[in-house]
Amino acid sequence: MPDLDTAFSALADPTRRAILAKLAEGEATVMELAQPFAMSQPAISRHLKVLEGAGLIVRRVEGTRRPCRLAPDAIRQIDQWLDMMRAALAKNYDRLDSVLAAMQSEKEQENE
Amino acid sequence: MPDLDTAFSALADPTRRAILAKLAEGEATVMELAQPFAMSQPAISRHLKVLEGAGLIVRRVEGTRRPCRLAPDAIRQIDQWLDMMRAALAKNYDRLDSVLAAMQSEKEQENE
DNA sequence: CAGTTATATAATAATCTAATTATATAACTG
DNA sequence: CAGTTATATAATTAGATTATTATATAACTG
Repeated sequence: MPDLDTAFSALADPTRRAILAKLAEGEATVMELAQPFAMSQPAISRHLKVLEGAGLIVRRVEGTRRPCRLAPDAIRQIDQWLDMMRAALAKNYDRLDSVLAAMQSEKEQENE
Repeated sequence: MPDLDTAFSALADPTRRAILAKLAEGEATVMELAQPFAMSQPAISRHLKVLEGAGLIVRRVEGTRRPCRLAPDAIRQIDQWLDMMRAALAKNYDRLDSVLAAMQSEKEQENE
């Protein structure tokens, strides 16, 4: 799954997650997104390109601005992958539970 | 949130996700995990170290083996972060909905 | 049209990552 | 104990990533 590669590695950067958090409040232009960071505008442009490449944001053209907003695609993909993990964890947890239960009942037999 | 950095970047690698998928079937030793990959054992050891550092797996010592299994911690953290995104997406979706509804009712007024 | 604003791209340097091979360690096995 | 097995660590190298500055582009503004 090459898309998950891109999505997860896009999310691995704190600046990019901060950008997404900002976009969670709604659409924003590149300058608006760049403003809170102690980082050059080209650096932010590059981060946005990465986020766009990962399907995490989309952009429209509005005169000289490129307002960005969140896109649901990549998040959905990640969710699907995590579902698999959650299921596995639940299963393993149940297994652990039954092991513990078995140990407990052995112990109880000892004590009889 | 430095832990999310580590967790997401651990998940950005397809070999590591494959290892996690294997571990979803249950505990496995380093050799068992390395076997399906066309990759040296030290490379796998390093990947496991990354996964452990991210809190995605835990290891026990069993003689000369180090069986690994999934740990729920990092997944939980990622879930929390995604919850925030999901909420924002839902909110933005609602907002879009209401914009569309407004556009629709303007149009209807035109047609009267 | 000249100047400014919003954004993108390119060149470059610094840092990080992931793989390999070689080697170390420590536990099993005969 | 000697040899083997399971795993880890180190040195090295190749490639990717991130930031910077300088510059390009294209749309607004007076």
